[in-house]
Amino acid sequence: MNDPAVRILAVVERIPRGKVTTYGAVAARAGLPRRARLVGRVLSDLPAGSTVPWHRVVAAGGRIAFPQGAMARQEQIERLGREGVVASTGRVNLRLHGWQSPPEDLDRWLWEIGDEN
DNA sequence: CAAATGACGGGGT
DNA sequence: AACCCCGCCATTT
Repeated sequence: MNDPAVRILAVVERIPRGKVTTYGAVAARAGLPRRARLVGRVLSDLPAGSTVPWHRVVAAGGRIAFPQGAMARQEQIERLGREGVVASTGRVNLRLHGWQSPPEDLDRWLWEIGDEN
């Protein structure tokens, strides 16, 4: 599907439990560089019962995007804590939980590496 | 059409 | 850490 929203959600759904990534990274991974804000907008439109792991997406540097006092902020911190990701300080350690998305096409990836050697 | 508004990003103070 | 500013982009005023 060429729909940007669909591609964005496809990326978010692949973030494994206990891992997190940033809005900008999701956008880039979805083939939409410089569209971090679009990622936020798409996630904000998720229906109530959605199973999409939106809580695994944080702002640059591991910051929780929601402001102090926002219900969603506590919700996100709670969900992350439930999967072993400490976010109680309003920020997660990307060095520990940052998700390194694997190349979508492993064969082509291997080819490119081989091309450099 | 100009200005304001965001689940953003990066830099500077 | 807490702000402020500006760049960026899609939507809404």
